Amino acid sequence: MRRMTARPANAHQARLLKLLRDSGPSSRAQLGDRVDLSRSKLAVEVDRLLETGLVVADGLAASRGGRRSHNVRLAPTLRFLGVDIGATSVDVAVTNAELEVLGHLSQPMDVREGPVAVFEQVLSMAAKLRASGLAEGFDGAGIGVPGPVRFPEGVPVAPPIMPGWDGFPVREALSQELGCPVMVDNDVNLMAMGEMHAGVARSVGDFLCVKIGTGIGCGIVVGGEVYRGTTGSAGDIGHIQAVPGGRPCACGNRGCLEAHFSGAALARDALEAAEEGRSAELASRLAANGTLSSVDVAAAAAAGDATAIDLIREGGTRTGQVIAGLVSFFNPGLVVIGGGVTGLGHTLLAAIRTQVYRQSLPLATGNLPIVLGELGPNAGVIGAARLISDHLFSPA
Amino acid sequence: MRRMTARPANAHQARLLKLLRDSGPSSRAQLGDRVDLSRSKLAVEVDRLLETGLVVADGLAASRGGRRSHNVRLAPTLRFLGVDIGATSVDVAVTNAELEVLGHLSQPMDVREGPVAVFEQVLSMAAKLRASGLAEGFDGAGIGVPGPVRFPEGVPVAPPIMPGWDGFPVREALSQELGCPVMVDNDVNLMAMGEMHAGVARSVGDFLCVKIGTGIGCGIVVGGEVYRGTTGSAGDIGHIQAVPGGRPCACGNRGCLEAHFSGAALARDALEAAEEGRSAELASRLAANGTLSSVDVAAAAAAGDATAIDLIREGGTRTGQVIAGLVSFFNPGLVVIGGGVTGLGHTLLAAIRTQVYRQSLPLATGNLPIVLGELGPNAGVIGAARLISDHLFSPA
DNA sequence: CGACTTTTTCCACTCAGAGGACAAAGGGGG
DNA sequence: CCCCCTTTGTCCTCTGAGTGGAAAAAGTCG
Repeated sequence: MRRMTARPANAHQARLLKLLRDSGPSSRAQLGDRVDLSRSKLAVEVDRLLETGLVVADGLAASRGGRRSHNVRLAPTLRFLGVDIGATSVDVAVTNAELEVLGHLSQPMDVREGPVAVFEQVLSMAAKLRASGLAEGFDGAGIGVPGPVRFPEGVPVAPPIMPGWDGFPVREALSQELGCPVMVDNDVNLMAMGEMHAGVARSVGDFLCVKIGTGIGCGIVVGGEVYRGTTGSAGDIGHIQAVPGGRPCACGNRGCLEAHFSGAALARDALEAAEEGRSAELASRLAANGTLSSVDVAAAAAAGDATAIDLIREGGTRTGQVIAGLVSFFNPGLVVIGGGVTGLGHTLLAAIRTQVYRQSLPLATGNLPIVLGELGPNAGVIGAARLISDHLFSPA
Repeated sequence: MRRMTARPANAHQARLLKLLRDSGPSSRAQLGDRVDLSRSKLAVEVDRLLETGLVVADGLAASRGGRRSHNVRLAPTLRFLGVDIGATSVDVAVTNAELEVLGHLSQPMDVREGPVAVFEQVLSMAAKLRASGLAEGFDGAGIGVPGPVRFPEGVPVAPPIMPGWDGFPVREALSQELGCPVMVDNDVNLMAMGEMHAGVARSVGDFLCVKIGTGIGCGIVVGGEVYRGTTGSAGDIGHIQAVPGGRPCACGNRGCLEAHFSGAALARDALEAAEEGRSAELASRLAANGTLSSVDVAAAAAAGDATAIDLIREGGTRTGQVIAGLVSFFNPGLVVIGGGVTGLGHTLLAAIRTQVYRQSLPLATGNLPIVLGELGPNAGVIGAARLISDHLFSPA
């Protein structure tokens, strides 16, 4: 099947496509209420979009007291692929044009196996989703990778945790394989876009999205747009110094936030506590699984284990210290906490909040919500779909 | 004399005015090279600007090998007032429409005397400048204040070092007194705008501008635009924790950067060193003046005083620690250091650089210049003039 | 002085878009 | 069930922004 070939011809059409994406099927009248165009002009542009096939008629709308209007919607056959490559897992999802997740596959995988192995996996997952009848093909794909990306070219640069990826032409290679346009970004930025599109950050212009997974990163949104920095490494807060003279970090410095709190650090601390006999709960979980992860710490904490709770609290405090600095600097309207450790839940959140509200000035914290992301593992893939749809729904 | 009443009628005219402001007198042909408009359209818009009086003819341009062209320039009678209110001084300058400083007055003054006293002083300085023949009146004024500002309304909010200013309607009051449009912003943001307009940050899209004066603040520029944050307090880095459990700060916390290094902290440290007999140089300066300031420390350091140099180095290291975090987070293309302590010069700069290059990751620091501002005390007033000219040279 | 450039003006033509008139379609009261 | 009102959709004309070509104006250079 031929996939989406058309692109909006002008800014008006782009605007309309994004409206239909974000608000779902709408009547021309509803569209007219939002786009400040004359009815005639609007009709012309909608007709043109219908001609391209990007938009199709969708029955009658409910009456608003007068003549009933005919709805239009984005082509129901459009499919986007959202790919979220984490340090230890790969998530792949299919969405429709409204970015609703139709199917989602997740697979543990070490990103250090290199781009070739990872993309083989991604392609087979995509094929499985297609085979299950969710999609006949993909009109575009967004890819998130756990490291800095030179955004215009879609190429990872100097990624610390993924050697072998440096300079790999992700965008081009996948575009070739999938036969559709592809955009690549940092996974944290995509999480931020996901939460902005469909999560807690709807309607917030400037916010931070802190993702605590294997490492720690921060998505920065300024005026509704992701800010990526001069070399694409903005938001790389894992190596900000949290504890002067603290633990040695893989980066060569001491006291980096990531060395003191992250999925990896937490697992290590839990292991140590279990082995030293400081926590019966963790020790029994270690005996059962042969290994410990942040999930075990979460479970132990939920079961009331004091050591586990302390580990989370201390980590939250460290994280809160760093976030407090960022809040003073950036003065966001919202801070979202997400990533693998959201399972640690409110213990973590409380520790972070306490520290931020204590350390930052009232003017910056006065009306500052600090909340958990609400999309969980979907945030990344929704953000990825959003990334490519933003691209495709822009004038060529 | 009637002042500038006209405003550009559309985006094209605004664009042209800004080009003339930034590039000086130009021929229509030169303008055409930069604005992607047809010759006819360009001629029409220039003619309209000439009619409004915002732009005037300015003789013949040098020939480029054919018919000589007639230059146009911004009206030479246009005058902007740039006001930079610091914690301990007030600077007022007049500029022409190209934002060249025609006259500059500086006066020590404690901002804590309150808005009424300060503006009395500002108005008398403005009157003096006018009386000296530099201006017949002002077409607009930009005001910088040392604290957070609710930008759209031009009102200081919760300023820590200037009690009595909270909520004072600076914009409205001064607009009334001066009889011209007024815009108000944080002094640090204006310094950043100044360096962007005429200083080291020309042609850099994303950069940080750290101002170390009585306090410490940071201007944030994203894509050529100042970022002010949700409540106008972005860049307030003076109260980021630099030394866990360090010195008590006026804000109620401990270890704030400002408590360890700033004009005020440096003066206090110098005084202590002098009184404890750790520095003969500083002691003699104290005896001579009865007081010490950062200027004395700079002089002592220049004279080779080890204690003074140590004070500067230590302060630079603290500042560098905080900046290193900001660099990791923001990934700027440039860091500008400015403010009263630039007199400390390269000793300070070297300490900051060392710390930042050591602590931030190579991808962020790889091509990151860290430099002193080049406009000195003019940065603030030029930025202020730029602020109001940006406003006036935008469609109404 | 004549050939070639560059700058500026003039003019006809295109096209996006606004906005009014009118037709179509539905709701609700008498 | 009819009539009036409201909302929606279509058609048509008018305006004004903007383009691009032609030609005039004003130089340079050999």
